[in-house]
Amino acid sequence: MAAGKTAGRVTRRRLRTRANLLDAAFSVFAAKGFGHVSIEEICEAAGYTRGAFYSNFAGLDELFFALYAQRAELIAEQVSGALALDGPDLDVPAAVDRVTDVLLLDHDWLLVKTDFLVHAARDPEVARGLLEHRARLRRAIADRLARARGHTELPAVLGGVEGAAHAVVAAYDGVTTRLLLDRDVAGARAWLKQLLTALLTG
Amino acid sequence: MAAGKTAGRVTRRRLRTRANLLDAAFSVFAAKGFGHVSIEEICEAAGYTRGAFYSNFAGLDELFFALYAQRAELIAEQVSGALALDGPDLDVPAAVDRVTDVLLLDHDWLLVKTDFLVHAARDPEVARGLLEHRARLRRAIADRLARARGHTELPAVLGGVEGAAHAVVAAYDGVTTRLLLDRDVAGARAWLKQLLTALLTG
DNA sequence: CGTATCCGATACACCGGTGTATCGAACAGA
DNA sequence: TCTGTTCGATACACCGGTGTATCGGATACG
Repeated sequence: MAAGKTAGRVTRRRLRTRANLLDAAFSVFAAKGFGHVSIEEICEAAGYTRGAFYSNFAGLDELFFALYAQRAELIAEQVSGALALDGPDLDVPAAVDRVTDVLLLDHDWLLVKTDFLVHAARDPEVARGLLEHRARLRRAIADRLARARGHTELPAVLGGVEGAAHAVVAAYDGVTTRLLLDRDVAGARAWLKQLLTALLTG
Repeated sequence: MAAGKTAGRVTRRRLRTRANLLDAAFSVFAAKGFGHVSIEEICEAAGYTRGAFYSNFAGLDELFFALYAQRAELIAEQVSGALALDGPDLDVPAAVDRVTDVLLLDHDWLLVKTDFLVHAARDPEVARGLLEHRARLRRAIADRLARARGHTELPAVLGGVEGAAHAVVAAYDGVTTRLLLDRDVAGARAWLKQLLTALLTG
């Protein structure tokens, strides 16, 4: 049993090993890609044996899911933080700067994220979860835009704040693909900034 | 030896098996994803044994690459065709219609394509090839836009036809991601059309 | 400190896929 | 039809990873 949370002792060591396994898994997944990674590899990278692994996770899928959830939550918080910084009126270029800095920082994260996307695309259950997560992000953007309405004009073609938020996410997805291939972080960031400001200040 | 082309007899049967293997591989890859697929699975799906496989391909990677090249070439031709249909002046909505119909037709293809992207993102050699392919597509779009300049105005914010072509590709990538998750082909197509026409007719 | 509990290392049995070597059957060409 | 070549099926040896059961050392808590 791995998920057997019988509410026993809280145990400190366990948390460390779990965290270590997750960290190691991140590196290994980023380097080789989910599907080309064995449990043993992760354990070796983390400095444990399979015994530790099976004591913490039911299998590769569960670990991968946990890993994604952890990191995605982190990113979401950072984005929310970056969006919250302004006052009631929105300084679009500045906000775009901050958000793109958060979103396009780590190439490894893009790799893992895309791996997870591919995984989700084949499992409706996982897809649902991912869609919800994306909806939350989109809503955060839409809310921020709505809060700034009146101060800043939005191009009408996109169809309101909801449409604009959709477009922002799509732009992010698009630039992710490009960045995965050419690894030109600076270029991607500049381009995304330009596109987003163009989109939002029409 | 698999790639041993000693320019021997042309052999007809071989071509059939090779094609059958590729077709079967497409289905299997789409269903399970590269990295969760064994050579045996593909052979079984195609109705052959591993002997046939190793006689035609050196390994999974080579087959996957060949498969991608085959299908990507097909798509590229279709897109070029769709772009060529208009006369010298460009009917943007109609062209967008035709292109999106080609690009967002097959969900399985999106899956395989994204698998390949993830693969390329970890192998600079493969990435180079994929970037070239995308550059060719982008250039086709840019040329088409340039050919229509004067008849149709482009928004200046994107930075000329090159910038506009970049934006079109990014929009396609973005909508691909979304479509992978929600599988709403009609919605995705409509949304892409709207976005593209908005982008290109500013 | 003592001890009950938890955690993770070790050992074991097992399986599925890999790649190669061989050989009979299918095929193209005369 | 006959023949030399090619293709792909079969058989074999092998390996790496999996999952489980067990046990000794670590850890929290009184």
